[in-house]
Amino acid sequence: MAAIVEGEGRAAASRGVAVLLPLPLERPYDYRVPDGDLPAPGALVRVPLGKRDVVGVVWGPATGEVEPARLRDVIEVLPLPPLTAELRALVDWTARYTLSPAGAVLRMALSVPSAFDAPKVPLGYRRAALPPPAGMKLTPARERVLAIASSRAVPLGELATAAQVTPSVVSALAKAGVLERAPVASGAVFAAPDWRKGGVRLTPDQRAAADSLIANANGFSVTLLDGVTGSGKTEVYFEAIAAALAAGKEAVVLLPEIALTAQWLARFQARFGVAPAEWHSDLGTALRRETWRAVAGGQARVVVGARSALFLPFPDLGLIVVDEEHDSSFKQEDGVIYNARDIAVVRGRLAQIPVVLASATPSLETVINVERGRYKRIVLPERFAGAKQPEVRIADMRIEKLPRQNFLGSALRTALGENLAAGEQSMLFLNRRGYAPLTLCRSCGHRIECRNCSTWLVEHRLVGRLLCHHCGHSEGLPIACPSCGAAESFAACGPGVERLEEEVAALLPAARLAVVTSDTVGSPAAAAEFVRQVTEREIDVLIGTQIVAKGHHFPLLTLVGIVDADLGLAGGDLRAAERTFQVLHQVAGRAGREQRPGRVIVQSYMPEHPVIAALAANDRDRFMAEEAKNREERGMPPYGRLAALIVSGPDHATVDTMASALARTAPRDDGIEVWGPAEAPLRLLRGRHRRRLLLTAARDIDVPETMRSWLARVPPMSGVRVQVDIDPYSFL
DNA sequence: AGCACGCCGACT
DNA sequence: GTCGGCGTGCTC
Repeated sequence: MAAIVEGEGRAAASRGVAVLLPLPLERPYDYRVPDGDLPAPGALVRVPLGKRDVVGVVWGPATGEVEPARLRDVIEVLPLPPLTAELRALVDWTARYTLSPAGAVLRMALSVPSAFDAPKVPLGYRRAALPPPAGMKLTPARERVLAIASSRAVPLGELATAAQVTPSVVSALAKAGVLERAPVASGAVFAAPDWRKGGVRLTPDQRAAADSLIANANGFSVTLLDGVTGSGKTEVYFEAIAAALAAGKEAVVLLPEIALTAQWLARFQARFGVAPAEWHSDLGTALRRETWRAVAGGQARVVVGARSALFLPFPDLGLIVVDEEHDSSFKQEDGVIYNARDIAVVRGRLAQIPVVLASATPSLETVINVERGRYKRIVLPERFAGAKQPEVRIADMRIEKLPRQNFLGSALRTALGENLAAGEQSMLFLNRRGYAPLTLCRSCGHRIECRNCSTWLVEHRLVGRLLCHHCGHSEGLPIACPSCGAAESFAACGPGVERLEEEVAALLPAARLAVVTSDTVGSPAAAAEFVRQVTEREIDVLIGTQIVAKGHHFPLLTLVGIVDADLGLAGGDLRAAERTFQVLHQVAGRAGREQRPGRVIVQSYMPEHPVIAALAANDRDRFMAEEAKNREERGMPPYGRLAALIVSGPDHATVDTMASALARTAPRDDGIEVWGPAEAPLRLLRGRHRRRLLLTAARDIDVPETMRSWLARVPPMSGVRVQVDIDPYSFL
């Protein structure tokens, strides 16, 4: 590099680098490097942008697109490991595939704006070395503080709260010299997992499965780890993680819902002796920064996290696991719209490492990839510890003739009573938050709508408010109908989990109930507390939404009631049947693990529907085969490709104009069809009117490229946003 | 993403 | 007469 001593003009051009900034910019910007070696691609550099500084990543040599005279200088190269070529390629690939600006994708890899600020060391309080002065009064409040304060500094607020005193008590003690200020010690420790430790004994099946995973350790491969709930998938892929660690590499595990993974973490700890690093949205800035740096520095050897963990800067990633790979929460629906399961496979290919997709109910995409020979499959047939598959019974609700306000049929009522009498736990699944999905005025039929969205507000009695489940808007319950003025005229229609709780309470007054939804167990702490209550038999009946379906193992839970199995089947969603089957199967799997037999009662008004029939017959494969045939006939994924355009804006006329312009310029090539524009099912969302267009294409068509050239033909309009969703999951 | 520029309503 | 709302556009 020292050889770059050339003529004036050329030297200026060659003394630059292209820097990708974590901003929604399509391309990197050129910067000048005044002296020293040119930073290598991947290096993290601080550069000026406008009147501020930004940390970006060297993406390559200067492009020369901007005249050298306009270039500004790189301020510094940060003393951090560079992003690997593999991760940079992943950023470029994702940007191209999702039609997002490369900088927006880079932002996911850098992940926190302040990651590079000098970590400010907050001051806290700790016990001073000196003993308390003789004359000092030791009030009870002061004693509580001193009992808690140790040689480790703790933030003021934390100390005061823990001692149940006001901050002034703490400062007074500091003034007296009993406490002293000191930097708060970081809580985060990224201890190396001990892959030699070993955890539970694997069954012969599990051992064989683990061995085949380990046999794939070198090079790129995708393996579907296919096994029913309780078959020990987690323990099996732990062995693949151990193999990656043994080879000196890192591993990342993507899980759908980080909120409820206390049990997963415990299992990891049992196998590896330490907790893994966690990566999810509510980490907090400081921990986030530390975790990011620990990953970049290679200290965090195993990271478990939500989909965004996929973009972490591992120096030498050796394994990617996507657990519950079928879960639709891997699909990010805003910002950069991507499916973490699919991008995981791409990262695996770019890094030349194995990818493990685990599920009891694999997605059709994955199953077809196995059939096409692109993915391997390892099947784990048995439930471990001798537990049996639960017995599934369908309750035909058409012959029940339930009273209007009731939602539990006779079979379920009887079973709940029996279970309570036997001292066993039951779970009711109803995928509807709140009290009732619809609240309407008895005298005029008025329904209360969200002011920002074309949705009905849902009554939540626990908080005493009406909530919009799409934009978060909430308002108080009106006393009189805003339309006709009738007083106390609102009637709840249909069941929500809160209303179901009332029905169970009336049926079993002695039972201890818990409503489990994102409203009640939103935080990891609340989730952990809930798990503790169930485990310690403080709860007899749990009533929950989807959230109870996720990887929970409650030994005393022997009855699962699916209150409305038909709920997810309405509407024209491409994956409605598949998704309903997956969630119901998962919920059913909660019943009776270990030695106790489990029962599942599925309430349905259409027992002959393929989803319900497959559930009753426990015949996943036949259902998937039918679903595959169905999709193939319609040219739908995975047999064809889809992309959606969502046109939105505050003014519906402008939105319509743009949507029509897009329709007029739609591609007309062979193998491509464009549908729409149509009003989106969510016609209005957060104050924006929405129209959708859908493109279907044959499998050999480069859909991102098709979309790019399509959009290039339509000039942007002010006040209108056009979002591209490649491989859409949601059709709202 | 910031941050500035720029063009229309309620205030000292 | 100014302060300030956030729409639009740029940052190498």
